[in-house]
Amino acid sequence: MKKPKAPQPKPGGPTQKGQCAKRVSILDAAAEVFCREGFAGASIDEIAMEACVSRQTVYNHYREKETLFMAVVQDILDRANAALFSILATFPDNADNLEDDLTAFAVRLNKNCVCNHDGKFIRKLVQTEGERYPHLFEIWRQQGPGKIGTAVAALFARLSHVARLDIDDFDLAAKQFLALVNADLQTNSFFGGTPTDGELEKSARAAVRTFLRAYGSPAVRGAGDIKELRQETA
Amino acid sequence: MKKPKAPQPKPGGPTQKGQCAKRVSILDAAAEVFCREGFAGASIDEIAMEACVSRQTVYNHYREKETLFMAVVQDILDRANAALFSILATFPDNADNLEDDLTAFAVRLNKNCVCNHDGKFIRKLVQTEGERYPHLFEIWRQQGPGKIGTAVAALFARLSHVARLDIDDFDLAAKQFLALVNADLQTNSFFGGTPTDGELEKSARAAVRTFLRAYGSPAVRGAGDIKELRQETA
DNA sequence: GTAAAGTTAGACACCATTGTCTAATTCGTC
DNA sequence: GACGAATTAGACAATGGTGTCTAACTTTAC
Repeated sequence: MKKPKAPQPKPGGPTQKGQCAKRVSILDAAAEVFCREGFAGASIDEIAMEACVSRQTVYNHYREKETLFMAVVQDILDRANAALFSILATFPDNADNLEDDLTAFAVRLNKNCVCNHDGKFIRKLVQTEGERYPHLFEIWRQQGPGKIGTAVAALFARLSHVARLDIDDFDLAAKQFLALVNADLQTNSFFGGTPTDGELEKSARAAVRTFLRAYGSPAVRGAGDIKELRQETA
Repeated sequence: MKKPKAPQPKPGGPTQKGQCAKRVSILDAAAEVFCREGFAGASIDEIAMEACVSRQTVYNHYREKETLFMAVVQDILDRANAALFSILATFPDNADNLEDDLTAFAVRLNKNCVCNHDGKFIRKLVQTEGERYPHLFEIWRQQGPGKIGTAVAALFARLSHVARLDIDDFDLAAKQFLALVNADLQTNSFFGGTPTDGELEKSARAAVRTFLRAYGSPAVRGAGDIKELRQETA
């Protein structure tokens, strides 16, 4: 007598790559285990157990360990990419309040791309296994979060047309913006736990303020000694 | 007939923890292999081979794999710490040219702490094995590069007394400074290769310029629209 | 030279893992 | 209910790792 641990999938089986429940269950479990244990430390048995699936089923869907690993990477990259573009699409066309808009943008970026499950996973996997599979570096740059820099640079170029930013080098500004946005997280929460919403918001606002002090054109520079300078002027 | 692959050490043996040649040879090799393969993927045989030492000798010096791993971590941390303090000590007391001084500081920091062998190793090891050994997070924060933030904050506090910086929150400014300094490296060279001296210098200068545009007090803010503002004032 | 300590290659037991195979079972469709 | 495809548990050989042990060898100190 066998106990069915999970509802069985529709027939059609492992040959169709699409939306089989077991398939995604395996992918998710594999991501978890690969990320926790590294490629070498992850065992297929552990993955199968965590996916509530037999080892043979894992081998039915993914010929061998390496195939499974690559599928995990591609899956996470696809999701991360989708998240990135959905976030970029929601940036308001006419940014009335640049500080608030950028802050909200930074928070969403961190929450859904950088600090979330997928973001941490893909970064850790690339760092951990990149030396063994240099291919990972390439696809990370071309398909993965490596694209965020370019995307943000394009956003800044668009924004600068409405004359609220004073930027010479958009690529550099984008890199620095992203670096500032992650400044807090790197030293504090990146290695250990997950930052709370409050921490995300707070560190994003601090980053945006500093960014705007450096790059905001005078019209939107609200804070600090610039204001005083202006008052001196009057 | 046995072939001596390496000169034999002075007697006294593995019991004295100090400066035995085999000991450091093992430590170096272990660091390399652990970092390349991860804890699970690293094999003692491989480490022994790379250290030109027999497996038994490895076990003589370090009781088991985990002992060796921890010794590697501690060794790298010690070196990284020494490097950090030596760099901090060389910062000029009366910074005449803040931009140049900070740039040189940032370059040395990256070259000798963050982007060098040890810096990459310790970061990768903590990221890779931190989940298995949460202890690593702690010592990284307390003894390792986690201290850089505090140290730089103290440096800024000292500098601000000579009235060349306009900083509210020294810790935040330090984090942001470090983030800016690494902005380029993270997106470009961190995962793949090692940045050249030219890249280091260039990205450090760009970072310092942005930092000073945000945090420099008016007296040293040389660039951009601030100057224009001042001229408006005159 | 001798003794003591360290080092070495190799054998060894033990264990975990990969990937294959088989026979039994379950599920959805007809 | 019957069929086909997927799934399952378990056995299995092969491989490679850990950590121990031994006997021989090398080096330094005395």
